[in-house]
Amino acid sequence: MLPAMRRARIIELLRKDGMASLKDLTDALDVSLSTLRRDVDYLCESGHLERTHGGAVLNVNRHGSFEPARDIATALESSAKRAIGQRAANLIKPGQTVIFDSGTTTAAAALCVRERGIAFTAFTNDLAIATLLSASPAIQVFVSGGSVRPGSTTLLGSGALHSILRLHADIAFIGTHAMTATDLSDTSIDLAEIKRAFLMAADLVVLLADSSKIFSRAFCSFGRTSQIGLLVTDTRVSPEAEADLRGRGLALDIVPEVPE
Amino acid sequence: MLPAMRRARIIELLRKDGMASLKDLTDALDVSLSTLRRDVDYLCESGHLERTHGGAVLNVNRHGSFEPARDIATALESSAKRAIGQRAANLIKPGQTVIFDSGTTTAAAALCVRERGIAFTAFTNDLAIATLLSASPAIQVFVSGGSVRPGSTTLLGSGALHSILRLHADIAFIGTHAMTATDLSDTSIDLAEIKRAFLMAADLVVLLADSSKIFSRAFCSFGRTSQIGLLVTDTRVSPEAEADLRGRGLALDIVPEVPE
DNA sequence: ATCCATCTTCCAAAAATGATCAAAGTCGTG
DNA sequence: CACGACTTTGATCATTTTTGGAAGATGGAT
Repeated sequence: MLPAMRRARIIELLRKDGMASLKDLTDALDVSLSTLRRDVDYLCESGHLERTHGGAVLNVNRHGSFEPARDIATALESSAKRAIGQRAANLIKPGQTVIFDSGTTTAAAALCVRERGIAFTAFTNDLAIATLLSASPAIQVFVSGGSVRPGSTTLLGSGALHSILRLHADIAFIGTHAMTATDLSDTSIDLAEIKRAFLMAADLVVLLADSSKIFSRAFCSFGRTSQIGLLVTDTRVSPEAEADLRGRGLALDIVPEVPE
Repeated sequence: MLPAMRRARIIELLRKDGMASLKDLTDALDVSLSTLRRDVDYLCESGHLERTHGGAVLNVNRHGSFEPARDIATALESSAKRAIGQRAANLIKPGQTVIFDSGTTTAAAALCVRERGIAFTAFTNDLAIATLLSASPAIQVFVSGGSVRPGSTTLLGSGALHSILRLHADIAFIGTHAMTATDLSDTSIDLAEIKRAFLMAADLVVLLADSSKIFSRAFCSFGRTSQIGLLVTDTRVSPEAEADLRGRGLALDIVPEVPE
């Protein structure tokens, strides 16, 4: 296994609970303790996580750091996200108004929609999504104002919130850091505030969440699964989780990972 | 098999998981390790991917997600714009609030300020400027809302205008499409509306205009040269134009083009 | 204080790398 | 078609990087 891949997996494993012991990680990754220790040190140096005695915790403050380590960011742009994005993109009909929440999965969706070439109106609080959507002349892009979250491309704050509150859209694509059977949660209050507003602003709320997000919790709750019209996720979601969510009446769309 | 074809296949294989080891690639492509290594080096040079020990990861920027740096990169090819930007950047003092109008010259200024590393607050209606400024943790970036002008990274419309009207800044860096001895003008009514608001919102208005803009006219007037506190331009401005502008009491800062 | 898990430091084996070189292939020219 | 100039390929080898383990130091519990 590639060192870069291993480090990406470490981050992914940490996202699950926010922390993990080195023992857990060696079991999961099947490498020696020394190697793992070095990886964790490296990720710590680069600011992705912090050490504790016996383990590591994810650094929540840096959702994206100053110069996000390219290799890791790329690894997480997995085929799962692309597949989810593709499915989401196909939900949009010409002429509709669509909200794109900030995030990498929603950005994947935006990229896929742009490639479909259909004409519609987009609203987003993510500079990266706005930029990539604006490259298509068929798409009218609106951007929430607000302050840029340091190290990321997300717009937050009262400026953003006010522009959203006046909004009404056909579809909202929402990303999340974590979800349980009942709750959606993310890492900061400001983020949660915006997402909460998005949930209210659209007829159909589509949650885009790869399976690593499912059945974990983050600091700040921003909504309930009952507010979700459709959850698009990948095939690695556990059967129990799937049954549980379906049992609660949630519509699931589980997309296979297409290697493009 | 053609080298070009082989390289295309490499990219394709990388898309699957975002990364792959050289071993995987030789197995899949049936070429020697040396050749593959050279291919990967080549693709790395050309920016399609990045190397890690034992393998390669796909460069997500090339994947088309977004790169607002492109316009700015071309802007900086002009040594005049770079010099103007540098001079503008030096006007900012730590802690000030600064408006960056949309445009490539103002973007050059933003890039120079970021490299100075000082802490200040920025407001802009340009997605590219917002993105590049937000990469610095010292800079607090506010973005006007609004709709994206098709084919550019400029935010326009009532959303943008309203957020600007509530604003007050120490300095505003304004770009222009054209200027005469008395008038500033640009190509669209929407653009002019925004610039007009910027002119009112700052204590000191600094016009950044390379010499090609001086003494020409565009469709829509947005202000008068008397509203300008300082004009930063390059040495190719004609002596008559310079004398005329100085005669009207306009402060000029003519910067030599520093070749890099 | 004592014990045990964890951490650091070091070392040798294994893997990957960059450089070099001969063989094979490609191209343009007469 | 034959020739030389040039590029591409595959193999080898010394060097660097990474890995896994061992020995000793450190830190946190009881």
